[in-house]
Amino acid sequence: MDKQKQDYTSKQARLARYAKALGNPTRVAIMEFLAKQETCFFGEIHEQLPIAKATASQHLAELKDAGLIQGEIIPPKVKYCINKNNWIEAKTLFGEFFGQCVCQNGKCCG
Amino acid sequence: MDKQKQDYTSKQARLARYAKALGNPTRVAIMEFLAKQETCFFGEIHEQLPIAKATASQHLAELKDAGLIQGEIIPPKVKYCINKNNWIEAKTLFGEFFGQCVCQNGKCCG
DNA sequence: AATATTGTTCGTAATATTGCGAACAATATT
DNA sequence: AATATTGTTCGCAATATTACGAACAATATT
Repeated sequence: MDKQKQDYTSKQARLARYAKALGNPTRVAIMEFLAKQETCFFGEIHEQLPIAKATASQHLAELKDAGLIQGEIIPPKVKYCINKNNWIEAKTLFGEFFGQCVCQNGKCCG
Repeated sequence: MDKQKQDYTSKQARLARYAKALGNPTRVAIMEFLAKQETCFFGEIHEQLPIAKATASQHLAELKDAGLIQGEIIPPKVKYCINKNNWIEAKTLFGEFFGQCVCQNGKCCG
């Protein structure tokens, strides 16, 4: 018989995209730092991190690509902040994801 | 051992570890499939996926390494299921993470 | 014993990630 | 104009990820 090989849903793809962006402790630390403030500049973020500024800049670019943050140039500085809409989308996607396990009804395997 | 600078908290490291495991649509699909049932065998999982069985096996190994699932050999099959305790830990970590943004009080940047 | 079934592991290749220092661009200050 | 400040981009290296088919191991069935 033909195997029914499904594609991935849009939600699965978006969840994976956000998860991938959060799949590094430096980026988690950046997100938590940003989440605590209304805004902050690159320099303040870099100060918290044990990595070179080039690397910090790369991580910020990845978070931005994933849509979790946004940056604004305020010469000669760059202000970063959480992307509110996507933060809420990610929160919702992860909430739905973690809400769906039968194991939470005590019906886990075994 | 490769000694990393311990500038990140244990929670950040664990969140990143779980996020990394979920940072791929195939693995998200596997988790959602497993979450819906009490148990299931490798073959049933593989049937849902558009990838070779060797690749599916690798993804399952990664989810197992991350602690999100567990496997049990029931010859000649292998039964996989959600790791309940770690699922709950991950759910809690992501819940705390997404609960901490000031942007949710309308105090977002810009 | 021979064969079929079920998954894992091996070997390999292509691409992505992570990291650094150096060079660079843009603006501000002297 | 020259210099300082702020971050990004470039160039490079090391490692990790993703994928596949083939080979393999373990058990079940003939």
